[in-house]
Amino acid sequence: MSAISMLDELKRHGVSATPQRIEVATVILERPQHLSAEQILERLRSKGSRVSKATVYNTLKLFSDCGLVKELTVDPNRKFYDSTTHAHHHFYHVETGELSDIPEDQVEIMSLPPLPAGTEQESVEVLIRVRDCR
Amino acid sequence: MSAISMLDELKRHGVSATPQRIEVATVILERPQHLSAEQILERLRSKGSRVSKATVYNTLKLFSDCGLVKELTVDPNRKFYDSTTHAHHHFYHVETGELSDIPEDQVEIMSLPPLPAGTEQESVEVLIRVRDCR
DNA sequence: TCGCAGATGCGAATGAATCTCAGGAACGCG
DNA sequence: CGCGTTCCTGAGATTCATTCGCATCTGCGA
Repeated sequence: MSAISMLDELKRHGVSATPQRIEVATVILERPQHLSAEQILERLRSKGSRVSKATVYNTLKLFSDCGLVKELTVDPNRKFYDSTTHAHHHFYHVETGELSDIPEDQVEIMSLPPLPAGTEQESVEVLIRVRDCR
Repeated sequence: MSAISMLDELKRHGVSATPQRIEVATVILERPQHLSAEQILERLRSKGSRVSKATVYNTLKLFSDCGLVKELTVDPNRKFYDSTTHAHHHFYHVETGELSDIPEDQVEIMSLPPLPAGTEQESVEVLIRVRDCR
């Protein structure tokens, strides 16, 4: 994704564009992926950017609030930010901590249970934990 | 579950029984439920127990290592410990943070995707996020 | 009774995430 | 072009859950 389309993308979500936001967006939206705030910061730094850690966190929070990225709670130790925002499923490698997407059409859930009274469904997510074969 | 059977339960999992461990086990294994370490500590305190916070954490870690309880990573802010250890599914109320079980027979997953090369499946978990109806 | 292994509990350390706040840049308006 | 308002940034401090380090304690076997 180019810097230009990145700018449109930000606007489309009602986020005013700033250099730092564009930099963060470029890293995370570059391609479908799952990154922690720390990893994003590293990549920015290795690209020569000098954004502060706080700005990275603030920006990611902002992005996830307005639907640009999705927060994932899978690893007990940190959040991941997913550039694929529609509901989809994941493999989680318990040994390496790696996360990968499951192609949408490869999981079919047949029956869903009735929701607790007075609630509506927000999302359904399937997590498949895997480990290396022994 | 009585204190006696609790003791057996600990032994069965290769955990030597100590008063504190029995107290923690009594709270969490009492019935199927999801509690955070903090909630467990509260309950112990309100029962007049004087175990330290560190011991509660250490004990829960020990229990989950040996399969007595299951750690759940659902809420970004804390872990939950589940007294139901076999793989099963959950509702997560995003507003209240409440977790509840989905009866096993009410979700049917039809097709599972091929696992990444060289890996084997450890578990499949479905999480349904719900919120109050508007 | 002695000694040891294992358990306990306190405080300090860790690490992710958030908050504070002051300095700056961008923008609209006259 | 100048001014004030508003919003953004980033360094450090803070919070909060969790874990670690370590000195102390306990119970059991010899």
